[in-house]
Amino acid sequence: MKKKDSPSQTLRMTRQRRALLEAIRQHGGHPTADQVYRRVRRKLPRISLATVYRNLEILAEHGLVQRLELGGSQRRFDAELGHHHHVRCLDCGHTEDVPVDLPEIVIRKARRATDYLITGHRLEFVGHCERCRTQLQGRSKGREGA
Amino acid sequence: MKKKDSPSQTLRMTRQRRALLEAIRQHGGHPTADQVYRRVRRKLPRISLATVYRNLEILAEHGLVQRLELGGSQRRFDAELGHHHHVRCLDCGHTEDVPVDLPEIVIRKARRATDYLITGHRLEFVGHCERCRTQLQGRSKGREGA
DNA sequence: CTTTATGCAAAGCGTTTGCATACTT
DNA sequence: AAGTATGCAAACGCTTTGCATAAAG
Repeated sequence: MKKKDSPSQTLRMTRQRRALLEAIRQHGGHPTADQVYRRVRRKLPRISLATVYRNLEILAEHGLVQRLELGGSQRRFDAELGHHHHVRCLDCGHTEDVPVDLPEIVIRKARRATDYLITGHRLEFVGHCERCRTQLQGRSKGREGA
Repeated sequence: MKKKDSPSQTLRMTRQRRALLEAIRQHGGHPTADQVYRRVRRKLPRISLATVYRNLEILAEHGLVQRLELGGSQRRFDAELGHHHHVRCLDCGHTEDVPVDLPEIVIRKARRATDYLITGHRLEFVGHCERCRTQLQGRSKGREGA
């Protein structure tokens, strides 16, 4: 279900990879591949979406970006490398960091409760962002800026 | 990003819906739409996959099954209605319940930390299941029974 | 009899892949 | 020069939709 190949030794620093890294850092949030694509096209208008997908994957394998597994239908990436958790808006899909940690005791309890070898966890809050609560009271759907 | 329509008042109990409910209950775990499809076909061989998707959605809206938002590329469902958390195997994708709760204090902390209106959360542990750890030591990939 | 659900096939969406060419090292 | 990475277009896997027919209330 997941790639296990080790990162190939040397990562060629191509123009597109540099630009991708810059784009994802500039974005600052949790962009989807498509959002990264749109942003990187400002610098490299001829870059292909396939290159974006391939390289986000590769940059993640090399630990230069983080691949997030959040709810919703699109994969997201993050320039921030540390382990952290998120809130996602059920209306517009916008996602932000939440500075909370899962207490060690919960992790210990989980380990005790299953025969899985637990290697990580993901905590995601869901709800409604400020913008959707006020601006779009109840009705209609929001959009998300790149 | 998500449907907000309220469940229509009356749910027609068609043969296929009854069978779907039975199939998902028999499965007992966290089947994907396709797994439900394969199982329900034992009883109704002519049922269409579209019907499965449509009705899992509808049954979820009516609160008869739970739609899970776990990692991985496929949506999963659950006959178990209560709020609970999961472990997922990174090798074979198999998912089980984990009887732990997120302490209230973490939720309160999250509420304080963001301006989202938090309405729920999802905690997913990841790791390696017993079967993949022993049987398939390191190499190769597992499969998942329906 | 009216309304909603079904099956089928086609479309949709995000992501991946094959291949000839261009670029890095 | 040797070996990758790129762009393009086509394929993919999962999910959704349009439509004529069938079934439920």
